[in-house]
Amino acid sequence: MPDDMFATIDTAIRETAGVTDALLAEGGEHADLASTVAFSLAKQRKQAPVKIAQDLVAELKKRPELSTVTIEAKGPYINFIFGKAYVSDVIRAAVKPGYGNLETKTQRVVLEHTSANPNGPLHVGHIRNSIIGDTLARAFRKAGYPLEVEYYVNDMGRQIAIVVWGFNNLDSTQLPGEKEDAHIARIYIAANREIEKDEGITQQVNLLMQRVESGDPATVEKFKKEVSRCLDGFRVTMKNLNVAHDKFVWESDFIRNGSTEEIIGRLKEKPQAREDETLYLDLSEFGFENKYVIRRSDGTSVYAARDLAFHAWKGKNFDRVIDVLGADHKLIGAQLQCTMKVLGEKVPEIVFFEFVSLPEGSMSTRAGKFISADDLITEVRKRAFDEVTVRRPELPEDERRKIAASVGLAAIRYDIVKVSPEKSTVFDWKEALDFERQSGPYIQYAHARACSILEKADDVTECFELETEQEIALAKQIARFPGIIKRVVAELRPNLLAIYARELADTFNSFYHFEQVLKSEGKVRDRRLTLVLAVQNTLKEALETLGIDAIRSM
RNA sequence: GGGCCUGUGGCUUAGCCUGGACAUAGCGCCGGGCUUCUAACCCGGAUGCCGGGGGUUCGAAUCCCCCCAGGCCCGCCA
Repeated sequence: MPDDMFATIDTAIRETAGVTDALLAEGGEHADLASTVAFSLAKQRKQAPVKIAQDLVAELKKRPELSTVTIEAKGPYINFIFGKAYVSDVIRAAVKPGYGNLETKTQRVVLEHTSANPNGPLHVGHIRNSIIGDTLARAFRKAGYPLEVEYYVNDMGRQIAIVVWGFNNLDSTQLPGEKEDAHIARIYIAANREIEKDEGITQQVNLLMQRVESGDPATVEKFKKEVSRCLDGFRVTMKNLNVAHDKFVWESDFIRNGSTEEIIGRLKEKPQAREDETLYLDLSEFGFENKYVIRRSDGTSVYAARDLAFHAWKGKNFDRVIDVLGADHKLIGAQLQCTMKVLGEKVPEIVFFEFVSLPEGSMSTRAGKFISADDLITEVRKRAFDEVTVRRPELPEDERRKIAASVGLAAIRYDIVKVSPEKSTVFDWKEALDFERQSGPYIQYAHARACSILEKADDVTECFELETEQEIALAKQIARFPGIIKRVVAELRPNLLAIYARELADTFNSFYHFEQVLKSEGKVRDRRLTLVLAVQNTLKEALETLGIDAIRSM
């Protein structure tokens, strides 16, 4: 609903009842908005809530600014139902391209997501990060924010050193047709097996890490080569998932440009700094009991130090810094935020998501226990192609493949984004391959159905005067969209959009089965076609914000 | 041992931050609907001590405390 409507009613209640909080909220099935202010006034006025509600309604009805709103007392509740003029305005806005776009902002936002270690392919856990992040990114752009999306490339960690050791010491020939990231995983897994057998290898790995930090050209080159190859693999996977980054930022750059040393220097001056063999921060005054190590005894920096430099850099270039991270990063994320505050730097906001596990236990790249995103994409597309072939046998094969790719993508993205990030999940093939209710394809189908009607209608004479209960219900569902976008970016909860899109599809499907569009005549036909156009446009905008193709036929 | 997250019909899940009108939907189950705009659909039905126990409140799935269960974290890894 438009904010001004909320604000108008909110103010009216506060003035009429003489309260500071109108207790105004969405009225669900009862009303567009409802207030429970009568409850809270009962004690003070020594009157029954029902009586207070009745009295307030009588007063509110006198206000000219509420003349188009139906106001009624239902027991102690005060219900507000918007008039037809409101519904007309909504549809008028919703038929225009870009419906749901909010006003342009000047606040610059940087969003980091995925940032998986380049030691093996993206698996179904990593892409939860990608999909949450990419959906947030799309929502931020829709909400009018200038946005940069970054991938932080961890190119100098122990895992990468292990990969490089493997390429140096093991048979590392790439198999025919083997994707780069899968190749790297194979060598990484094999190298880890060798390390388990021979502890001496760890020394060689440490040596590699020291060399890369000191900038030894040959070692740096080797690290860069394998990391780049892995990222090439990631790019293919992410493209298939409709996930995009504006910039890949390399961790090692923050060593080479001196900013890590600079941050370490500043940290040394802080009262929380402690130096013995290592340099670490004592953050116990903020509730962190463990040491926050910044530099190893051999003089090399740790991930935390480079991460601080990276975030300081982001804070200088952007007004709002957001990271999407797995729940295993909660502690270090909180320590990072705390340290940034100590340094007087901008504190990043962090969206955490809980783990995706397999029925047999948690995933592990090192142990080779994971389902890769590439395998998931292949399977889902195959299943989608079979489905399309059954439903549309008359279409040429390349057409069916195209639809299957879009349907498969929708199934994967929706399946992941619909769940609240704070919920841990167990990967389930049956659910991933389900194209029915509460799925991405279900919403695509509703959109394609609307497109089909519009196609057959030839011309649409716009008419915004809605009448029936089904029409009004659908229009009010459409009206919620801009508010949903606003909430997604304010609360950093992309699943709200997923739920909304499904509810809009539900409402449209009901409308479709109860109200004839093409077969009605005159004004009725005009207004219903206009409504279908509004739904189609809103579904399209919502799907695209979810990173799902709004295909016109399926 | 400590910290964080989660616990809602057989299964999955919304709502929880910002307390309010019969707790949201899907899968599965039972029954109905394709000579009708795309049935990847729609309509109806059964299924809930909202993990357990206390507390705050006129009112608690929602806020507070305790307990139980599961996940994650507590490294000179990232």
